[in-house]
Amino acid sequence: MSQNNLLKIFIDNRERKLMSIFNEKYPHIQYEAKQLDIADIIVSEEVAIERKEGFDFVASIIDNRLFEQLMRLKDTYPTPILILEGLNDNVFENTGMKISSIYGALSKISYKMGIAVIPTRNIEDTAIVIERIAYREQIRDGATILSRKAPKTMTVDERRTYIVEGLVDIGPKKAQSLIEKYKTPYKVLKAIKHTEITFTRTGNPKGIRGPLEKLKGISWKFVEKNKELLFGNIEKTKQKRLDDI
Amino acid sequence: MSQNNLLKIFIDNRERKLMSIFNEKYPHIQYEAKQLDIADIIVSEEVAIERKEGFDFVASIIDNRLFEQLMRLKDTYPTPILILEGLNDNVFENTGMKISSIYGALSKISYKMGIAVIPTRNIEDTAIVIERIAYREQIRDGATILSRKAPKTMTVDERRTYIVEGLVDIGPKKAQSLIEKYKTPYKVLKAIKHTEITFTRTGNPKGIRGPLEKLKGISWKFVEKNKELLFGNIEKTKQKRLDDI
DNA sequence: CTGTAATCTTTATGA
DNA sequence: TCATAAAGATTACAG
Repeated sequence: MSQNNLLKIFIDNRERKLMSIFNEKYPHIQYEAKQLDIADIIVSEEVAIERKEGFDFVASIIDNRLFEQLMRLKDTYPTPILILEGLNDNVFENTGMKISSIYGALSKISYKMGIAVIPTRNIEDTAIVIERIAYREQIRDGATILSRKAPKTMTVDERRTYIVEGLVDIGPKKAQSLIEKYKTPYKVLKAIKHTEITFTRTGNPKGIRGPLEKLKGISWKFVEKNKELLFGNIEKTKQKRLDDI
Repeated sequence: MSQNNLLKIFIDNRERKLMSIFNEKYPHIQYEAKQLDIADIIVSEEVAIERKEGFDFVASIIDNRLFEQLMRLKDTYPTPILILEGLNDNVFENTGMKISSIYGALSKISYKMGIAVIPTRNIEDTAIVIERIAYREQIRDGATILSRKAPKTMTVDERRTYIVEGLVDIGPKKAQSLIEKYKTPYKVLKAIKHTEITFTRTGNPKGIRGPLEKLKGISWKFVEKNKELLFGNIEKTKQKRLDDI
């Protein structure tokens, strides 16, 4: 399953059960138990994990421990993670807290505070998650770019469309209409290259002139973004983010 | 519990059950059902939700639907959310997928892709979560700044690599080395165009001559397949399958 | 997503 | 130099 490469992590003293699972099933994980103040598990300089079992999750919302803890976690590590364990059917009943309040808190944590929430069914699953994260961070690290692999059984036209789909602001629809019109990806790129943006007298972009002029759903914004992307001729920036273009 | 202020959301046509729950229990939610291509529920310009029931979650990992969908969600909305529903004890069994793969996927989505994951026990809980999010977005803190950490969009280089990955016989590795050398997708295509296949005296393909000559991992097979694909100049066939090339 | 099988590239070797 | 084999990478596919 896993490489024989060792993974090194820190675990808080109290996480005994977790340690015994690692001992038993994950010999390639070399953990160091110590008193951790802000997290339960530390995977790297960047990534730290807080683990909360279902009932304790609710309890810690009630006595306000949770948000404090998570706030500190977030302040200390760039990538804070909350593993929420054992979300079974009755864990929220008789907690003295309204379900809607619990989910309100959970929503806030997840999408407002920007803490990555990972649900697991039980502590064994939690161990798996920790192992996977450690593996990702420590071994596979920065490697894999997002790989989108196409089924090999595509027809040529399908695959041509697929290539064109890589462009900015384009989905299957526009991609297909471009391939239908220009047949090959190369010609599509040439068409984009030879399309110019027109401006108003005050210097604001107005429209486009050239090959793509008459195509539905293609306008100056598309041309601008993709010329930069494909030919890099509008700007000089190196690692600029697409949003800023 | 709820305000008398109305909440307005869009729901995809197929989410019938959700609608009936809203009808029944949340009269203050005014939903509009329509065909949504990218999300299941749209809460605001910024916030869109994909809902996945446990088993379908796994199924969509297997057939690669999930990552495509989430990628698009993330590209379209600044705050993409995945509601993971019904994570009960047996939902991962007999799916034909290893548990570690499932949690690997979940981890990637949550902490690498930066998509907010919110687990719920069932569809009723899901309705609660949606209500809470809509309430937060539309009433509680309306248009406030999201304290959420910057959604990590692709850098230009990543996206360029991504375009090039559409080629045949190419994965992240070769794609990246091509972009590193040629900077832009267009130049990569030009380099392919200007690379010729050389033959031995006996007529067997031997290697390549031209721009790509010195690149590791690129040889005549790659050039042959992609010239056909990109420029359509080797053959005349129309709907040929790539396998036969 | 993960692990394995299939495919492709490169290096080595001998004719 | 060419052809073939083995070794090493990378990509495709199944679960």
